[in-house]
Amino acid sequence: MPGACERGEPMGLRERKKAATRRTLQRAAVRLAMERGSESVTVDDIVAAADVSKRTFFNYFSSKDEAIVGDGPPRPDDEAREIFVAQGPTGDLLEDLKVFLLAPLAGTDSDDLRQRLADIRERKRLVQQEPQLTPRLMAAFADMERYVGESVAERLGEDPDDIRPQIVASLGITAMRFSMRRLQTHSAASGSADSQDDAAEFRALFDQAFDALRRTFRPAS
Amino acid sequence: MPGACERGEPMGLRERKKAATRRTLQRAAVRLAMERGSESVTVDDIVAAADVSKRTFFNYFSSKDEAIVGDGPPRPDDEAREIFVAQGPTGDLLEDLKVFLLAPLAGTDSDDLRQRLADIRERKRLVQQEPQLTPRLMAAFADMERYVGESVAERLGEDPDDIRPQIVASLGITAMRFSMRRLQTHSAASGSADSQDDAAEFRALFDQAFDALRRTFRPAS
DNA sequence: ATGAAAAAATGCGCAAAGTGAATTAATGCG
DNA sequence: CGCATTAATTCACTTTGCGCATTTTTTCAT
Repeated sequence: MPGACERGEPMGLRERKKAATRRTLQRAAVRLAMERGSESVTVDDIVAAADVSKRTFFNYFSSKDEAIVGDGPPRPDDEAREIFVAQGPTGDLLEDLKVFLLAPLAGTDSDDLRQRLADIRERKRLVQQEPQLTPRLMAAFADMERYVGESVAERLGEDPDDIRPQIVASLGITAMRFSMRRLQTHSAASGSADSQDDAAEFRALFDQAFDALRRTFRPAS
Repeated sequence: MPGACERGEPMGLRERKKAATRRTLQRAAVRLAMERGSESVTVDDIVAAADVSKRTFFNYFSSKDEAIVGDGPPRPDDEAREIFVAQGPTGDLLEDLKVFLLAPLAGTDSDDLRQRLADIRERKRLVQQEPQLTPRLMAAFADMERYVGESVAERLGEDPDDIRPQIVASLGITAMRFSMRRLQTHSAASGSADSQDDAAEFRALFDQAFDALRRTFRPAS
């Protein structure tokens, strides 16, 4: 969502530093929140830990909570959206939706992906530990849901305010949430769990969710 | 969600005043936000308009946004939940879910209902006018979704973390959101629109949403 | 009624959250 | 190198949110 790593560009020093700063802040925020509880962490604490000024913090995040809870799932880029809108790769709505939603995980190189999944894990652990954060997290998905809803509406040639696109989007997001939520739960025991497996596991969970959808749903008439 | 009008009790002076104060604050908040944009409204402005102290404001709302965006949909009470969990009135999942979600609208007398729907309308108009508020609004639904998900899980005898209850809950909430969202859009022109019609209209929208669900879904095997 | 108990509203004050504007430092590029 | 851009910092300031002691209002038992 930031001016992030669009299309595997080399990504100059400048952007790398930016990304680094952002991640440093986010990690400090999450770590401190895990240690003392998010309520008793101040922005000053976070910036002290990350060694930047308070103002810089607010250049990256518009609120303390945003830093702690994260930005929600990454958006599929325009290319993926176009494919999806044009009756996607297969023509089957659910299958194409799955591809669409997974698009952001497809391109990135595995180091980056590794990092991201690890961060997701960490944040989920935190949210589980502090349920008050759940609404914030849900809010982070709101944008995404709207985006998906609009894409579905366009694909189906319906109005975004119609009920069907909203239903479909809601289902896709639910699958995403489900997968992310499950990612955290287990592990921790198996210290050897290679992060490569994380990606595989995420995909597996996502597949499982979509299988359930397919079982529950009647194919669009 | 507040200690509101549980079980059509007479509701003494005390509670009535409390409710009045709350509503006054909320309305002032919404009105001002509509006029100048929510960003440029301060709590001081709100309390000035409502003629209470700032401290009182924070006794009712834990944040400015909470006053502006509202509390989300009202929760079904325990009685409705029990009925639903015990395979609801009809035994059909979707039908019973509909009844469950509409329960809070069933008991209240029409004056109260009238008010509530009017307020919902107003708030939705505001959110539409200021999309940045959407995430906040979604957050308000998060609690409800969890609650519904747990109820569904219990009814189905599954784990709340399983995918199916989450799917069903997500759909119910989507229907609710859809109905609330549509409520605002039209009218405004027909000044004569009796609020009694509002309730009817809301139910109609809700029915429409559930019809769509029924069409899209495969009955639980 | 009436006075004690309970709960709500208020005023004060402070720690923390956020923000605007000017300044300084670090990159990118010719 | 030197110039344009963009990021980071500093500083001063507004707003938020809440703890606490005090006052006002409502309730209720007698």
